[in-house]
Amino acid sequence: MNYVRELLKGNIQTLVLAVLSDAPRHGYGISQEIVRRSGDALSFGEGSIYPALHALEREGSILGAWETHHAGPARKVYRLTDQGTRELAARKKTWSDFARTIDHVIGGSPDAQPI
Amino acid sequence: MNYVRELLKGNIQTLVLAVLSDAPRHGYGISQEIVRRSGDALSFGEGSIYPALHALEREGSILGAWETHHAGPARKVYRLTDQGTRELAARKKTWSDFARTIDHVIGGSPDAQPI
DNA sequence: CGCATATACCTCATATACTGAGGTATACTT
DNA sequence: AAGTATACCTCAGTATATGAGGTATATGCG
Repeated sequence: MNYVRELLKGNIQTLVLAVLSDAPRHGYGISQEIVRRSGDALSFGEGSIYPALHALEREGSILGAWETHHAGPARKVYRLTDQGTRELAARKKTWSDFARTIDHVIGGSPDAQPI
Repeated sequence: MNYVRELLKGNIQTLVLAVLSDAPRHGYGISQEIVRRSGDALSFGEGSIYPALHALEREGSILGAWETHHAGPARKVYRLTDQGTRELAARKKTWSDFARTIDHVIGGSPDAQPI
């Protein structure tokens, strides 16, 4: 039924890295930016975004810093590390190759030989 | 690390339907055809393909028939039903929309407004 | 002041889908 | 007789996202 949910798997971290490659942002803001950029097509809850950020930070792709000099609750602002920049490039390529492959397979293959 | 594994999630059934839209095939053959069409980029084990076929048959998208008049063990040959044809069209559209959205979000957005 | 709302962080039980290993069986080749 | 290829199946384990729950700060409204 809802396969978009499944299609999304493996993409959250890539989307986060892509958003952070433009400017540092905090978790809540990253989540909103993904919704905005996707024209409301994509969105994940905080139960998805925060664990993803923690994993990316643990891997060294992003670095978080608490920011308290502003109105409202404290924010943890993340920015891409050099390693994160490389990771993003690798993930973009992986996605691109993957998407092209799926397109090719479901697009049909006129030379297909039935068994 | 291996996010292709995760990217693949949600796509197995679509790939199966796409392969069957060209010609009826049995499970083992569908699996091989996906490997062939993808140029070895995609493959899943039998633990993935058979449950997927059972789910598609349960949903009425495909119909299986045992075939015993051939050399080797019995095969269950599946063909697309009319419902399966519609299901495939819907899944192709979902995939296409999804892929375009991901491309857009990770491709960057020059008008992005930092918070 | 009290209350709702928006912001902002976090965790964890649950659902789901794929993996990988195991099992059974037929037919052909060496 | 043994090995290989074919062909089906199931199930425990793994990984990931979901959704609900919790905590807390600041602002706007009556």
